[in-house]
Amino acid sequence: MNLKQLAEHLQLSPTTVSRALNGYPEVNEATRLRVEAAARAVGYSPNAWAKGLATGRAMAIGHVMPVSKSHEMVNPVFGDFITGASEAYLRAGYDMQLTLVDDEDEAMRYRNLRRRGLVDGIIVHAPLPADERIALLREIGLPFVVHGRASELPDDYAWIDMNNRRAFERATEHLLALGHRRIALVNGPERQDFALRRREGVLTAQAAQGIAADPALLSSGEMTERLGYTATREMRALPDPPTAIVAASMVVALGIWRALRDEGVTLGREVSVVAHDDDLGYLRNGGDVPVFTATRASVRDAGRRAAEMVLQMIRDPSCAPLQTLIEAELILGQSTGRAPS
Amino acid sequence: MNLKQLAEHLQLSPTTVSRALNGYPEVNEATRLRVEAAARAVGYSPNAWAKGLATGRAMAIGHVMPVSKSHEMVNPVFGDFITGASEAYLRAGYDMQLTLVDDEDEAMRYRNLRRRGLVDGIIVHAPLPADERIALLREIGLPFVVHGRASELPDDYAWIDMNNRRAFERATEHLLALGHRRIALVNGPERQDFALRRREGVLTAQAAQGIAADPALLSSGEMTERLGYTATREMRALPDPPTAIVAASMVVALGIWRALRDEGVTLGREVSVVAHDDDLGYLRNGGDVPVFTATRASVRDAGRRAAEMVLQMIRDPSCAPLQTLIEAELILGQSTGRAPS
DNA sequence: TCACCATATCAAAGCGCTTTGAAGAGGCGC
DNA sequence: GCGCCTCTTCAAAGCGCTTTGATATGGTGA
Repeated sequence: MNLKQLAEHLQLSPTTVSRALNGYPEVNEATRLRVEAAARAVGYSPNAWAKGLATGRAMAIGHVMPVSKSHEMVNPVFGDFITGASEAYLRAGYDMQLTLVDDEDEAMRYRNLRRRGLVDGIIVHAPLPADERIALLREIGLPFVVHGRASELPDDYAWIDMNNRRAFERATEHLLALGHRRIALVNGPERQDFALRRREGVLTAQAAQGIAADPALLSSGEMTERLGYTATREMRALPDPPTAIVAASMVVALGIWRALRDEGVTLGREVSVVAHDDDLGYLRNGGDVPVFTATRASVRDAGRRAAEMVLQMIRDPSCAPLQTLIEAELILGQSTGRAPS
Repeated sequence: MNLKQLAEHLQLSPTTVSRALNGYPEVNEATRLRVEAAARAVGYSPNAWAKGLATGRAMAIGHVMPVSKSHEMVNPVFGDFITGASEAYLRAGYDMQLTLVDDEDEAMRYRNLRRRGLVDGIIVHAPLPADERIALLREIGLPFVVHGRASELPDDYAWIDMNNRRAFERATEHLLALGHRRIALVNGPERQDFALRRREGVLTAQAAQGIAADPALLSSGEMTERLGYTATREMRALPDPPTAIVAASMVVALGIWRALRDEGVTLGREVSVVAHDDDLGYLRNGGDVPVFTATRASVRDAGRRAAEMVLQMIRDPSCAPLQTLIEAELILGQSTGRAPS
């Protein structure tokens, strides 16, 4: 059933029916009610393609996720992020369009998204420090919000980001306050911007106490359980092993824990661990006393807010780029304690 | 730049340009090359909305994910699944449309998806044993593939599923062969179909050896790390605790492991564990000798195949419902050993 | 009574593409 | 030179909606 048929059925013109359903003022209230009732009764919804063609609005937001052959891991955080985003879209009547692209043809895909008119806005995931997509998207002229930042670029685009540097600085400060002096970092992939910021945070806190960075205590890679495990094994085999480790994610922390366990070391006594906790649904680090001391920020919440930002920018295209910085909270758990003397 | 402008620029009619770009035979090869070159040069891609309206095809597949308030966890498997699916879509030129819905208005959303014409096919996630969506989608008349099955319904729809029952039966048989007699299951939520099948598999294997099910050894819930932990703590406190545990996922297995560590128990000696491993990117259970003995089946691969199935059904709507059963492999790791005597 | 205005409805154009049916351009045999 | 056929190209209609500008209707004040 299309608009024309519905109009005939109602003995009205398509114009009036369209206006009635879209809430225009120039239609009689009684007529509107009649139209709405009929639409509901016959189960009418407007054809999205026709509507998109006529209005030029897609009523959809694109999420573009780079998945290269070299780091083909799917971000475990992604599921939570889009769940949050979809809450916002649902409320606003927007759809969500997901595109996973190889790095190589990413530029082309963005251009296509625009030219084909499929989306009104874009959320950019996993930015690099000098991410080319930001210039590209600006040139393309589609509203976009970056989840994360590109540190090497001028700060004049819209983004939402957790304060990675500050969070990891605080985590390190906490360990320093407990007397630790050999503090390791098992970081995410350091071509990613967030990982660089985290590393900076750890180093800044140490430098403030006059502690020089030891490259042997800095590890990075895809944030898998295995990374945590192998990095910890290697570091603990050093002549002067770390007494504390900062972990880039809960999954990594689990690997660290496994390595320590293999060694017969107790978490929070011989070795302390602070993890970053994205508050994922399936890996909650909760309870009265969480297992891990952690810097926590909900990625789902970030998704919701990112979506709201992009919707806002679509509503008001002339507004300055929105920027949201989320502070992580530092929650104390069982995995940290005074440095062994 | 639209088709008309491109046609003018080429001194051709829109008809010819359209045909040239869409590979119709009735256009001169020289003309086609000229058109293609021009299209590339000016960066033309057809407007998706106009194309959709004209062809009636959306060139998009919808993934609908139920996210209720009661079990609001995002499936950690989802990310890998859609990564696999998007590989297939990319090749076929399809887009992916993601919808997360509350259980309540799910039916309405499916109907809308159809009426609005946004998608040509649907992938259904997380089916229940008597899932109403299957009848609904059939009535709606949109090609669909279920990831999983609805055991209580007639088996006449398209699905792709891992052989949950057989996998968990094999896992249990393995433990039985090692001499275990007290075998526990930490299962996923048993309103979900896959969880019921898994439980069946465990019970079948035990029954074949004349072992009756002990309700105290059957636990289920959202598949979190915490579930594994608490279930294990409780079971191990029983007068006659289990010597082996089958885990519904790697994340759950990590929780089980944590509980056993707390107890000072060594994995694979006092207590054996077999996990189901979805082969997720961030939780690889690999290496020469994996940590966990596991039933393994790649969920990413399932996503890719599900996508191919739905595309096939769109190509040939009259074909019988495709059904794909994936067998998990049983890989031996360090987490299983002979039952303590 | 008439002009005037606000209100409620409509006809028709247009969004950018595909596709049907028609027509122009050559090549061939007679 | 004519008719016929094949190979290319084209004009125009149509997909289902929104939106502009016009039209009918009834109420008001002069």
